[in-house]
Amino acid sequence: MHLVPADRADRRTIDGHRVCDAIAAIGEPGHVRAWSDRFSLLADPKRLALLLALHRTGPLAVSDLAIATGMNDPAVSQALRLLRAAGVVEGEKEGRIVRYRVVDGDVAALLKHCAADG
Amino acid sequence: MHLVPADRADRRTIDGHRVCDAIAAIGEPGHVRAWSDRFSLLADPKRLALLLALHRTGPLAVSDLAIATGMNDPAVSQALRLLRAAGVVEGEKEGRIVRYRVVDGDVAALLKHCAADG
DNA sequence: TCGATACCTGCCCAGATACGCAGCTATGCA
DNA sequence: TGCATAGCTGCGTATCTGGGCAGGTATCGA
Repeated sequence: MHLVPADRADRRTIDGHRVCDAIAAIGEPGHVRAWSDRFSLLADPKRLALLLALHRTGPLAVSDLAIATGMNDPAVSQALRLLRAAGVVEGEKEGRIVRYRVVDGDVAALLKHCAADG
Repeated sequence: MHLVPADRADRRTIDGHRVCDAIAAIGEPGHVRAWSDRFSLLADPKRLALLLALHRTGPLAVSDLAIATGMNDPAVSQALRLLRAAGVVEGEKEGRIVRYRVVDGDVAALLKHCAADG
């Protein structure tokens, strides 16, 4: 099990075999990146508040979200655009009203986890 | 149930009662902030890689972490300082070697969750 | 005692990001 | 047709943060 890439194979290790275990534990860079990106979306208090409201209350309109969170409309809209681009939420148009809801299962699980101890 | 704060009670709502539900769903601002801060720590690919390695492999030395992740020593040290200040990891000194491990239960649960589908 | 190693810290810079404002489009109602 | 509302977008700014470099401290081996 020599998982250490060639460009750093000459560096001295403390626990050689544990380094290989660690590399295996980290897994694919793309996978790690996907999760860190997901966590980034939850790392902002305003966005997290929006997602908690959507997750626990269900479909909500933009201006209602603005009132509930104390944000102004453009801020809510911009946050939802980010979340929509990431595939976390989806909006359903009904006349001039758009109601958003959480559609990403992984994020929903994280939100449930974070609401469990509240 | 009039949970809407006075400073925005005059704004028009789409679904009035749902706004109150949403405010209740969001919960205390401090609680939301605590979780967004926690997610921030996992939002960086390098830090997440370090935490995954520590969580799944166990105690690891700084230079071994540097080799496993491809980071240089100061970068690893600085990331660990951040995580240590947040109470996520702890280091145990053994001679001139310091081995770190994850000590925060909430973060460990998130890491397990994120390793489950990998 | 001398050198090498393991780790930490302080600085500066480039890149990313959230916020606020002004303005735009589209829908519904009178 | 005129007007108010719901939502979206672009721009400029202030702020934060990760990354690299140089240098410092402590421990181990010769």
